[in-house]
Amino acid sequence: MAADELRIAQKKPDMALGNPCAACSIREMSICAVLDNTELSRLASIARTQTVPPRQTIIDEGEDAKLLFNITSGAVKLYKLLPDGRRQITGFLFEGDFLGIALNEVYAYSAEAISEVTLCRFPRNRFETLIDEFPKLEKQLLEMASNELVQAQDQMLLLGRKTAREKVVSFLLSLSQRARRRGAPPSPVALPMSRADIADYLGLTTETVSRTFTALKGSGVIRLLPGN
Amino acid sequence: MAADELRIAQKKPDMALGNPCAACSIREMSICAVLDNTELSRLASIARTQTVPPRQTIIDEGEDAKLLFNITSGAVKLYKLLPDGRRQITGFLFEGDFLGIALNEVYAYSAEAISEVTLCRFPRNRFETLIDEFPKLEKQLLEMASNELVQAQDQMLLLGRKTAREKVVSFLLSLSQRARRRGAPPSPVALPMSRADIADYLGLTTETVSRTFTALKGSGVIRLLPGN
DNA sequence: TTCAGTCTTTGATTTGCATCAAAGTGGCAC
DNA sequence: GTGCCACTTTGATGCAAATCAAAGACTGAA
Repeated sequence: MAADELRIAQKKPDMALGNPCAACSIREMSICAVLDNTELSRLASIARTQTVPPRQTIIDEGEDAKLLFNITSGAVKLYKLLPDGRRQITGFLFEGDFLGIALNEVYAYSAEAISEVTLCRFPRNRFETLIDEFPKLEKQLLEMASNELVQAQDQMLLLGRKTAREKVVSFLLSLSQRARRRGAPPSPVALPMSRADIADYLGLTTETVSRTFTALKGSGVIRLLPGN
Repeated sequence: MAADELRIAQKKPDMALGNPCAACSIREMSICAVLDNTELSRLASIARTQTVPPRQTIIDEGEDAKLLFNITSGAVKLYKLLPDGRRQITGFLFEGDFLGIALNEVYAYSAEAISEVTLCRFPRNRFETLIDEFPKLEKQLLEMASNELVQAQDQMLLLGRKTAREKVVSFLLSLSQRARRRGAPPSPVALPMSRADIADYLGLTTETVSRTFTALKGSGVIRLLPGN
């Protein structure tokens, strides 16, 4: 049961013996890539792993930003809501992605697990102490923030100026490129998120996303594998 | 003549004597706010001031990112283009804003002066040397990048999920808040950019922006002062 | 296997904004 | 002042995507 996993995972200390981070499967594609083994063990000492079942909220917009996360597996959606319920998904996170770069005192968006997610959790204040100790960690954060900003600008271009078809194609291509960067095959692309999630990410409705997929399939641009 | 000003400004060294930055009018609202006088004079030694006439391009998307800028007066628009000419303005910069946070080797967007702009220009490589020397400069950059990321997410929500009327109102409110943060009165709001610029920022057309202004005026929500 | 609930697809219709078109409006060079 | 040019506003029409509606398709529980 998901709730049990969560409880157990939280109790288990990472620092049991040696350095669990050293063997971490996402080490090289995450923020940890810039740290050597000694530094990594310092990071490990403030980290706790956690397993989150699908649909569970990880952070809530507006809450005190006390925790930062590294996604070690699974898929996460980040979103903002308008008071009347309209939703904009601002990004999807996958293994190796860092959750919590853009925050001041308070989370600027909510995050929810799409699939079952495992993550590495850091108290923000202790993480910031480490930042001060390891300047290259800060450099890496700045570089990651830069990259996210560039991505965000691309997404603005998409949301403001692209047609439904262009939006869907851009989305599929960007998923493909990210998969490649994670060392996964660029095709076929996995779509762990629902049509509604894709719609809220692209500024469309579920129906338009579905129709666009159908049209792309019809014109032979894509093929949908069973399960998507 | 604008071109003359530009030439003269570039020739004039900032470091003539003393420290020009110390008396800079935007010092406290710019990235320089975190530096003391000694550090500031180091920054001044790599800076050159420059005046840019309206409509002149400051940076071009895709070019080598060799320079960073601090806007000391005037208004700048940042934008991305699609191959067919569709344009998305990703942001407006005013005095005190920093231009060039989100860059890797290459500019991710173009920047153009809206009004006459004065700015402080830094070679990127020498600026990065200073970053290494002054960790608080890097911390400040990270914080600025965080803030920009939060703004970018708000803009995604606007572009993806708000109506034309909501977009225009949000835009005016955000200009007002930024003016306040710069120490200017929050109302009336100055609109140095054209209707077309506003449209390309909000994902609308010029006509829709104009109609929306007219409607807001009609319902008494705003008043247009001469010159806007 | 069946049923309920959820997600996706397809269809019919509406609509907000874009597009096309033309008439103001204002700044500035002369 | 006068005329030009670029920008803005207003009007008429069109259309891409939203909305409304309902029929599949899939999933997991009993």
